[in-house]
Amino acid sequence: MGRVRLIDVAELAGVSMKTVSNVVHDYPHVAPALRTRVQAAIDDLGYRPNLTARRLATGRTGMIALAIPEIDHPYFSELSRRIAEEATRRGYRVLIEQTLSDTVAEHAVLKDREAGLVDGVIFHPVRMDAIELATVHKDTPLVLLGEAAIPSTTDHVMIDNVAAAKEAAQHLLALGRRRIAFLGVVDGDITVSTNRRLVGYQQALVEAGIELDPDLVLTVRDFSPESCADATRAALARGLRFDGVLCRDDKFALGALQGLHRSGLAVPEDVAVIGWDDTALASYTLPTLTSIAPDKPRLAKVTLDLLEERMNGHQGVGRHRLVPHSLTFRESAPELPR
Amino acid sequence: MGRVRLIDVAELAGVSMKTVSNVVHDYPHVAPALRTRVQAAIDDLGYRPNLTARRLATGRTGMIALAIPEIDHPYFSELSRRIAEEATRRGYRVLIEQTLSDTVAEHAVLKDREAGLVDGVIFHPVRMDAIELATVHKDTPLVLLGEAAIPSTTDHVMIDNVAAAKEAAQHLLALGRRRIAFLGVVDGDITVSTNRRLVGYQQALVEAGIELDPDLVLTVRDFSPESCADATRAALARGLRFDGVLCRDDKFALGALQGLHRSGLAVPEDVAVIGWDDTALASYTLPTLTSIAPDKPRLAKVTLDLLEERMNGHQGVGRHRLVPHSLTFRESAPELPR
DNA sequence: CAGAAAGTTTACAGCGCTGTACATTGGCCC
DNA sequence: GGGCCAATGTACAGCGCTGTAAACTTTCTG
Repeated sequence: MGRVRLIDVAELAGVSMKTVSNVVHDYPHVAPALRTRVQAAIDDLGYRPNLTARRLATGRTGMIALAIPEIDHPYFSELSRRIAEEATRRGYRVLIEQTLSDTVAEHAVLKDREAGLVDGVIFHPVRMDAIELATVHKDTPLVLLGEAAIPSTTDHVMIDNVAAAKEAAQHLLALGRRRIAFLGVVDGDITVSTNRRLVGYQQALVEAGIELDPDLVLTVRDFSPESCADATRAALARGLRFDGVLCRDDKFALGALQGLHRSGLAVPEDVAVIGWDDTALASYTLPTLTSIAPDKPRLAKVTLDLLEERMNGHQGVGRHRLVPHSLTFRESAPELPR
Repeated sequence: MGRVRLIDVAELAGVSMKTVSNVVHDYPHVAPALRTRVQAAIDDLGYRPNLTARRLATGRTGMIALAIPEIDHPYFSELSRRIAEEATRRGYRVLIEQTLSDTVAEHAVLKDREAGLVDGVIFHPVRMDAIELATVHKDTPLVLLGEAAIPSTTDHVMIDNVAAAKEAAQHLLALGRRRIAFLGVVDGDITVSTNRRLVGYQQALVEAGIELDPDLVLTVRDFSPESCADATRAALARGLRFDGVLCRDDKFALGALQGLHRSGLAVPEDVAVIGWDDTALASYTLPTLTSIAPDKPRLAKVTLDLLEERMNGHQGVGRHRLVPHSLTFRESAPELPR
C-alpha cells in the first residue's frame, strides 16, 4: 500500500510538501542540492504519489474511456490495442468499457465522465442514434467511431465505407467476376454500417453496367460466422449462383469460406471472397483472406488528436474525419497481375 | 462536467451533506419524507457523486487491474471479457493493462496498486519468475494466472496443464494415431506453459508404450501462426511423418492447419489436430478445430473469489487453485463414436 | 412516566495532493 | 549601497466526499 505520503517525505528531507511536489514534477526552479536531498528521501521511503488525491486536487484523471460493443471481437480488440498504445504515448490510460450493443449500457457510457472517472470518451455506438447522442452529450469531450450515429455536433472518425465497398467490389469485377453477392444483411437488424457498404457495392456494379440482383444480397440470422456459412450454403442450395462475395466483416467472410468449402466450391477459383477490417483472422484462414483494411494506427491517432483538443477545451461544431483505407490482398481475391 | 456537488444538493434540500450522502447510499435510517425531498433535489440538479473524491475519502477505488500480455490475442480478449463481466457483477471495474510480455511493463504492473489506482491486481505474467514476484509483491492483493510464475506466497489460478495435454494426446491415440507431433517449442523462448504441456504429451505417449521421438517436437521461430505453418511444412518436407499434432495454443493450431493443407495433407484423415484454449478461432477454421477448453467462466469466478478475499484483508500463504478443463470436439480430431 | 434504547440528523475533521499567494534570498546594475 | 527582478521556498486553503462523534427525537419498557 502507498503508506508513504508527501508529508512524510517532506519531514524526512526537512522541506515543505510543496517542494517535494515540485521535485516529483520536475519543476525547474529547485536548487540542485535540495533536489538530490529530496530525491534521496523519496527513494528511501519508496514514496509513490497517490493518484486519487492528485486527481481530486487537479480535476484531471489522465484516463479516457473507450466504449466498444465487445472486447473479444477481433476488430475491436485490435482497435483497443491501437488506441491504448496511442493513448499511452500521450500520457493517458484507457479504461475499456463493453456495451454489448446494449442500449442501457450505451447510455451509461457518458455517465463515467460525469462521475469524474475519465477526462474524455471514445465511443463506438451501435444502438444510440445521432439525436440521442446529441442530447445526452453536453460538455463531455467525446469522439465517436463507426457509422451508427453521426450527430453534426460531435467529433467523429470513420473510413469512407461507401468508397471502400465500391473499391472492393471493383476489385472483384477486375478479377472477372460478374455475379457478386453481398454477405450480408442481418435479419431484422440492418445497421448503418451494413447499409453504407451495401451502397458502395451497388454503385460499383451499376457503374460497371451490371444489373442489380436483389437475390445476391444474402440475409443472415445473426452476426455469427455459423449463420453466414448456413446462409451461403442455403443460397447455393436453392440454385443461386455467384462468383464473388463481398462480406461486411471478416467474421462474415470466414462463414462464407466455410459455406463455400462445404458446398464444394473453391476459393478463389470458383468464388472470390473479400472481407472487411483486415483483422488477424484474415491471415489465419484457408485460403487467406483479402480484406478491406482501415488504417488502424491512423484511426487511433486522429481520434486521439480530436479528443485531446476537446479535453483541452476546444469548443465548436463537430469535426468529421475520414481515415484512409486500403485493400490487403491475400489468396481469396488475389491482386491483379500487372 | 459534474458541476453539482453534494453540498449544492444539501443546500437545496435544506439538510446536511451527510444526509444527502446517506440517501445516495441507501442508508436505511433516513426518514421517508426527507428521503424523497433529498432525492428530488438530486434529480433536480442532476447530481452525480464524484468518484475521485469518494475514493480519496474511503481509500477504495472499486477498480481492479487485469494485466495481460496482449489484449488482441483471442485467448486474452476472451478472458478479459469474462473477468470484466464477473467483476462488474461484483461491483468492480476492470482496468486492462497490456504488458506485451515486456519485463519492464510487468514490473510496472504492481505500481498501480501502490499509486492507489486499483484495489487489486490480476496478473498473467510471462517474464517475471516466482522469485521476482515474491519480492516485489508485498501487500498488494494479487492473483496470478498462467503457469509462468507460481510463487508459493501468492494466490494463483490455472488449469492442470499436464493433465490437459495428456488427455488431448490420449484422444489422438484413441483415434488410432501413433506418430504424434507437438507444436511447438519457440526457438530460444521456451515458456513454462509449453513445458508443462510437453510433459503431459510425453506422459501420454510413454504410458501408451510409444517411444518418444524428439524430432516430433517441432521448433518454431516465434508465436505467429505463419511460423507454425512454415515449421509444419518444413518438417514434412524433410521427411518427418506424423498423423497427429498437439498444439500449444489455437494460433499454433491454425498454423498447423495451413501447413498441412499446403503440404497436401487432409485433416483429420491424414493428420488429426488439437488446439489449446478453445478460442473463437476454433470454430472459424476449416476444418473446425478440436481444442482444449479451460473453463473460462469458472476461471474468472475463482480468480475473483480469491482476489476479493485478499482485498477484504485476507492474509496468509498463497492459495493455488486448479480450474477444470475439457476437450471441445470439432472436426480436426472428432469425438470417438460409441 | 422516567430512563433506556433506537432512530435520525448534523458538524466537522480529514483523505493526500496541488495552486495560489506570499516570504525570503541572492545577483546584478547604476 | 539601494533598488529591482528572478530564483527559490513555504504556508495553507481547498478539491468533494465519508467516517466519527455527538446531538437531538422518538419509541419502547417496566
